[in-house]
Amino acid sequence: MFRINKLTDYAVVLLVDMARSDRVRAAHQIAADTGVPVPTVAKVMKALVRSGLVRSTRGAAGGYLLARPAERIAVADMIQALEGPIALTACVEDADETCDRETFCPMAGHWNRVNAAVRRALEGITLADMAAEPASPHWSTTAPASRAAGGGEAGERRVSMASS
Amino acid sequence: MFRINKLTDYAVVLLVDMARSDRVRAAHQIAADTGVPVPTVAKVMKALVRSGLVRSTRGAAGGYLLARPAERIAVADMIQALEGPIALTACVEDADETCDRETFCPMAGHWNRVNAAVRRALEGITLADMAAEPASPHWSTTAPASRAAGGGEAGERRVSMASS
DNA sequence: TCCAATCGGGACTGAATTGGTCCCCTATCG
DNA sequence: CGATAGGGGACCAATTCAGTCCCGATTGGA
Repeated sequence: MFRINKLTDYAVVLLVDMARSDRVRAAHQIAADTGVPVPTVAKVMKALVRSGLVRSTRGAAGGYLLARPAERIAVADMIQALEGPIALTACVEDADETCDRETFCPMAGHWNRVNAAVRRALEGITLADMAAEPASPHWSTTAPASRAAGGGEAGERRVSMASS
Repeated sequence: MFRINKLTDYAVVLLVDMARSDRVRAAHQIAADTGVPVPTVAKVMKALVRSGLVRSTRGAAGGYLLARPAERIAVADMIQALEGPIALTACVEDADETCDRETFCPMAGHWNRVNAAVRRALEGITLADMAAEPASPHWSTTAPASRAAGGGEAGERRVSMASS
């Protein structure tokens, strides 16, 4: 289903929460605010700190804070923080080892174009956008309406694989 | 790492191969041409047929053929054929049940914007683009050897992703 | 000077998903 | 009527993911 990890999902939730209240808060506080289990918050925060999106203060009265204003944190940054470089396939440019089967890459660098397109799309949306209070209580905006609209378009929550 | 399934990767390989030689070919022939194991080709093809990207002919002398010209098959179509609707999170529009924890969706429909952006990016690239002979790939175009027999296999196209 | 509060880095385990194979049925051609 | 080819799952092994926990390092305050 082409989805991000649940941990990444958590990361976004946490970041949104941090963007809304920019105070230094400890992991357990953020956990209490968001409903995400404390150990999970800690785990996600480690990744966010490592990737430079969040600043941490250690010791008593320590906690976490956004490293940059929310406008300068893109969705791409969040995903990359948790899942590494954005690449739909393992076949990316810096693959020093050629694919084991030559016949596999007759499309060679074509995936890179796809990766770039996706990355660009994800760089165009920021944490500030995600943290913005939704205009309507429920979702009503966004009418994608490009293609696929006819009937499909809908995954159930917890959508599983196509077949089952 | 935000990647597609391996089966989807195979699907693209298979489709590219079909786009380049538009003859009706049996699964085992396509398998021989691409190096993908026969049962896997069969499995992928089933999904492609079900989603309407590929036409199949049964019976003796049967086989597969693209249902549309490659220019009208988008990368988004291929991904959706194998993985269902494109949505980065399970939290999509038609989720009739609110997320189990209210605090989880303070961003409400913001993910939809992201999903739409990604989908649009993937709709902008077609199978024809992927099938185009690469101008300057990294790996000098290797001759289409029919399956590296050796049995080595060891499928290690894995590249980054180990970072986290 | 200690102690308590917090973060940092992994290790570890159970569960879920994926990948790949196989079996049997149906359809078509010669 | 037999051989060839796809259709639809069922099935198991392997990989990956999610979540928890432990211990060391750091800091502020009593």
